[in-house]
Amino acid sequence: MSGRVRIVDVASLAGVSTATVSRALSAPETVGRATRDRVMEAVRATGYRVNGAARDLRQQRARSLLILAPNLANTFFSRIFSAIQEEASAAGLAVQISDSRIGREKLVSLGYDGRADGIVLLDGAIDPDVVNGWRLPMIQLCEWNEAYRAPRIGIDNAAAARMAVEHLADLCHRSVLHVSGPDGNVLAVTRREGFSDGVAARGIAGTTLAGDFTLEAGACAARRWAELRPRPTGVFCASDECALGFISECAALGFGVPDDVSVVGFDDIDFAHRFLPALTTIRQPREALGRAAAKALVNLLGLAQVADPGDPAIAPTIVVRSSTAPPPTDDSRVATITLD
Amino acid sequence: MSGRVRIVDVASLAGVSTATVSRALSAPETVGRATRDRVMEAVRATGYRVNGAARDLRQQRARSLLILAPNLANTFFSRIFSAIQEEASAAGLAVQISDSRIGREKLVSLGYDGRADGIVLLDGAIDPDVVNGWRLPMIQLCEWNEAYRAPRIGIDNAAAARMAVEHLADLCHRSVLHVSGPDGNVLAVTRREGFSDGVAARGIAGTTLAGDFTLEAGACAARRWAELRPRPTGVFCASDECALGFISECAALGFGVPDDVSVVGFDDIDFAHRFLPALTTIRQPREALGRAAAKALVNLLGLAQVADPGDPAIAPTIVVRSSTAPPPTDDSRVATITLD
DNA sequence: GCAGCGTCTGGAATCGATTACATCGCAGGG
DNA sequence: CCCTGCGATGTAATCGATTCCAGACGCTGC
Repeated sequence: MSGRVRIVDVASLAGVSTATVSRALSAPETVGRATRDRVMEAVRATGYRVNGAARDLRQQRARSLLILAPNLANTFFSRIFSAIQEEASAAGLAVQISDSRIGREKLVSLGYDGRADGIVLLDGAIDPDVVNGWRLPMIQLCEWNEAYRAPRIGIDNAAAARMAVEHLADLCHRSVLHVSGPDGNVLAVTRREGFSDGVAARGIAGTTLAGDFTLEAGACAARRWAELRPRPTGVFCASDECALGFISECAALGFGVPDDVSVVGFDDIDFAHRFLPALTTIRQPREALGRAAAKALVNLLGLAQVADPGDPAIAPTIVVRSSTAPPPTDDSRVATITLD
Repeated sequence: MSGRVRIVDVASLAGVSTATVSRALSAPETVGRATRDRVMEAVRATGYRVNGAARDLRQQRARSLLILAPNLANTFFSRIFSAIQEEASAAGLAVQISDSRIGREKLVSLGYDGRADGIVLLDGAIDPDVVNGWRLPMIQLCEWNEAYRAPRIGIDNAAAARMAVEHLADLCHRSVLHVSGPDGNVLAVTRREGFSDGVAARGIAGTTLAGDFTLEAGACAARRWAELRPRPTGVFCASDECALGFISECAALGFGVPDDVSVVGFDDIDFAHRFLPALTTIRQPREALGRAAAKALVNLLGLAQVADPGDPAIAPTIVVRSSTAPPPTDDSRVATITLD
């Protein structure tokens, strides 16, 4: 006995009206004790579950939030999704996910079909007209776009990049390479700016190669790096994936990390501390980020009792491991240092 | 002009009834040419989008499928989610995700609230009463449970494990270790069985250590392995994560892979081919698996025109890379071989 | 000229809940 | 004793689409 039980079935079994059943379930204190017990018993007996579509239609909300990410296959998002879903679930919300590259028409519909109450945007490259056309509460997470009319949550990417440069400079590297993300990407641009600022501040030489955050981009950058003269002794990759690709290809080319070159990553993905060598990297607290975004969205939806101020805990930190060390001390380098 | 446009607004602007607007949108061929054009123009002018909740209620379906996974933070699922979402999107379905450990009550609701038309189950450890209580089309993917009344899609885990053993045996390893998943898990159990079978078939020595698929489990297993006498020269880990943890800890203990010990993983995650050494592993075609599951579910929902037979392409393969090699030829081993 | 048929369109029921408003009974104050 | 007020409950409107059914219209063929 289940599946197609409606509220009228419960009502007739309990000998009350549907209004009373509805109230007994959603506002128990407004229903008399005896009646409530009778209703609850009928609910149990029939196995009744409210029909979401009917409730959503009547209440004009979907009890659901939508996550839009530029590539669901990217493992970087896993922990963020997990955190968002936990928070959402706690607030009684379901979680819908979609790749943001499903095509303009479908994308527009997603924000319009009334099946999500709010959106977590992990993509800063969607057409702003589409995004601003949605009349839903939104939060930008990690990536962002100035044109979107929505609050942002994320780390200070420029500061994070500067930390990486600082670290390499502190180890006495005088020439560093940045393997960045693609030109159009805000994260890539901001981290590159931070890199440039850091390099300028420390008076060291900085070079940039554009990549796209992937393993292959890192490997490709390693081959380019090997041909540079003089070769930078420190490398800052815009993502851990990229850094691992770089290190892996270095090994194939006969270079050791950190003996021949120091490498700093970005993100602190799960594997970073188990890579060989363990990767020095900028930690993005992904779980905290996801949680903060979900909380902020729940707040915007007016579902939270307590409004908490912006979480100050979302700061990037550098995690120093074994992929960075002082630069190799070959003759030319010693000579250079002596000249200073 | 948008957001709160209803079908009646479009109808009155176009000077037709709501029935006609509805038909013009969902079955254009049943509406006269002139009328259809007028309706479409009104749709454009008003920016009308159908209300999903209303349509779902009337049609008694949600145009949405639910993915249930035991841990959304597990990066293994990323590619699967991505593939499922692609197929679902192509079939006009939204994708909802949930961690399957959200608590029994919430879990029961998920399958009952009418907001999903079908479920992709990636968890074989949910209470069968809950799962079988759902009256929705379901597909079990990767993990499974005999008690669930739902078709399964996944690789042959026992055969896959045997392939790993074969590979090690072919390299002349005579004593191999299996770092398995946790006891209750079907994947762990099946792979362990395959391991045992393989070992027996080749007449070599096999030992098993229970882990839980994680990096740390692999690292822990490495420490245990180092204390074994004699030490197995080949290791088959039940997941790539575990294998990477094992190799990483081996390095910390002063053992080299594959010089001192050969390691085979399972899954072929993205990093496997870039790890140092590149990991020999059993490839699970995750994208194909996700795609097949989504297609099968779409078929069950009766949304597909063509029913395609079970995809035979979903077979595990072994990808041989650099983490496996013949066993080290120390004296004791040479002696043993000589005795054969 | 008319029956018969096919095409297009509109009226109204329907999906299943929530909720504004009305009603009823009873307790307490004037 | 009547009236007010309040708590508990029922009646019916409502959310916004889809779809059954029937009617209008134009043609064809006899």
